[in-house]
Amino acid sequence: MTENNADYDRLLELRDELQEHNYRYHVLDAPIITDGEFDRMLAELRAIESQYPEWITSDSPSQRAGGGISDKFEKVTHPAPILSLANAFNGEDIRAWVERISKIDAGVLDAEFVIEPKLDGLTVVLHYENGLFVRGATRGNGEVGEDITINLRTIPSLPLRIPVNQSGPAAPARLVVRGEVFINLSDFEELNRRQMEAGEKVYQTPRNTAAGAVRNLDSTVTATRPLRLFVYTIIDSSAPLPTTQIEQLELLKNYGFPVNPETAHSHNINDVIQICENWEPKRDSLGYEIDGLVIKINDLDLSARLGTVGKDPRGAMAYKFPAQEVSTKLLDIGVNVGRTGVLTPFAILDTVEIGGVNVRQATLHNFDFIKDKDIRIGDRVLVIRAGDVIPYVVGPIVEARTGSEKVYSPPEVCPTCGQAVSHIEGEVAWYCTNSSCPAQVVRNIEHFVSRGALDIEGLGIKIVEQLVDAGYVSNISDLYKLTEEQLLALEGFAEKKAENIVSSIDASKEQSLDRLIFGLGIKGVGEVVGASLANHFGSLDRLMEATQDSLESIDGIGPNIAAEIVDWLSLEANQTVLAELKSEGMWPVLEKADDETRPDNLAGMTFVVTGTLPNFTRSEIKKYIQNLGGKVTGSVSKNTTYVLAGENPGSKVTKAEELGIRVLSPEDFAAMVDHE
DNA sequence: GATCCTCGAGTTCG
DNA sequence: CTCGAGGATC
Repeated sequence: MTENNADYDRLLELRDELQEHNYRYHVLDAPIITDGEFDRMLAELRAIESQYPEWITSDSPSQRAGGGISDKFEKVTHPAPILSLANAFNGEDIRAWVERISKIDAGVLDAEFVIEPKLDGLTVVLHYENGLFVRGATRGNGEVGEDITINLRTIPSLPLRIPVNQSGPAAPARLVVRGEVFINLSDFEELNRRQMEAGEKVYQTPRNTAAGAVRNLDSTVTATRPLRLFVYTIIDSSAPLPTTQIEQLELLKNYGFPVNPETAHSHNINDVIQICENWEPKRDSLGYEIDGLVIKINDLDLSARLGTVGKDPRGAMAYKFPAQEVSTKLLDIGVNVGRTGVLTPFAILDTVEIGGVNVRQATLHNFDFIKDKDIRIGDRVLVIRAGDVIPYVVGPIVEARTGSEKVYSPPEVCPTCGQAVSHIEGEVAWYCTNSSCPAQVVRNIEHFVSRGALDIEGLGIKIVEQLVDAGYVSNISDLYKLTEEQLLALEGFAEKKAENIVSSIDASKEQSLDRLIFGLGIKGVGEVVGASLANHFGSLDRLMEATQDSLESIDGIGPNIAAEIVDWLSLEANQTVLAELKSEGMWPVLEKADDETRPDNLAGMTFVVTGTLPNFTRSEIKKYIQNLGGKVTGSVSKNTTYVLAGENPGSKVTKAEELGIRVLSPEDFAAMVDHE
């Protein structure tokens, strides 16, 4: 038995030493022995363990190699909900947040804030009982995650037992922490190099690779992935919790958890904003991907008192870096049918987060765009959020092709009505020419009721579709024949809603002639041309008598648009619609503007507006400038007099600076209007 | 005929 | 915001 005891003592010694060296190597990044020595010690431990399998414990360093294949992961209910965070995209958002919460609790006014990098990885929840790592789970839906304990055990920096060394504080009976699993960029490249050499598939992003590894059913595969961990929150503990986030991080570090050293803190909100805004250049030198920063109130009691809004705690905020290029997989290409019958292809993407929103779709503009860029289904494509709002596919990443991508061919029939599509020589667009194509009918009515046209409140896409499906409406004049009884028969309609819709349709009879002309949906006739037609003809009766020549004489209308208008008016179906509008009393005539009293402070000036203005919406400011005799256009050119720039202005400001055009702030503009 | 400008049309997510 | 295309201008 003495030999037996000696073996056991050696085993305990090896376990402790290996744990310490592992910690020094993977957490402190300061090894004191060589890899060879480590491997020899590990081999010795394994030898003893194979002789006495009953001595193997779950926290033995030998257990990091993985082993055992699961067929599924068990569900784990988290001890407390794993919360998400509200997003801020700029300094103003941060300021607004602090202002908001300081009204709830004045303690915020002199609170300290802690800033931590927000890793682009996977959230995990780790459970320790009497210092032993017993369970690890994915975030899941925030309430219930999946048990991935055997995979997490393979992560070298994850402590299997805390405290990792004797100098650490004693472990509480129960401790649950939250952390993030991720892969370093250099490790990721190295992994891909190995994969390529072995003729295996190459991974796309560190994040997706980490996600896949952590949920791999074979933990020996997980063990070969260079996963790392940072821990940042105690979710539950049987011991009293620290009172500040800084102390919490310190405690986690002392237990032996890997804790991100890149933190900052400040009492001054201006400094916090400065730190956030200055962080981006530093981003590339971190060695791992982050998608922003997390700002937390240091005082954890104060933070808890502030409570939550939905699933977002009020005491913390995610500061997201500005939109950037992201790559994702193009799963398929879909086709929309527009109001005019134009077929527009759009990308169906593997959902990807860009600038804080999940993007699933992006326009591909037209079929030539797909062909010119050689975009194939299955390609990895580069996606950016243009103007910070609309996702835009830049092009394929040709180097990432595997050979299984499929060249896309445009549809030969309309995806909605099945009729053959047509194409006009020299034009890019392909059309569905079936004027009773359901997609076109719906889109046309949508356009008619939209804000810029007749602005019929309560009628959205959904309800328009419902009305068309029910057979109540097949063109714009049918709207005026709708009755409350008809609407009540539809799903989701009660008296109030039916009443509101009928009355707002009725109210639209008071709308102006230019809006009605625009609403008709004649190709080439938008807001501007609609307004010039209204001004020129004064009524629909006179517009109906318009000829090619009389139309071409109007400024802004050439032979093409004139022909479109003449064609539209000559169609019998359209004549019927107009006749019905007239008999329903939807027949506005031009109200002569009172030129005498109209101010013209801004006469002769052309404005371009960009960004968000404090006191106006886009259409309000447009109207305001026009009422003062000014012109508003969409793009900056040398004809532009001023560019009016609000909050978060777009590229128009740069363009204006290039052309030497004066850029006005909202204050400049207000002063100018006041003065003149 | 070339070039610049403006307009129209379609567009994402929550 | 983007792109295409029509219109105006030289």
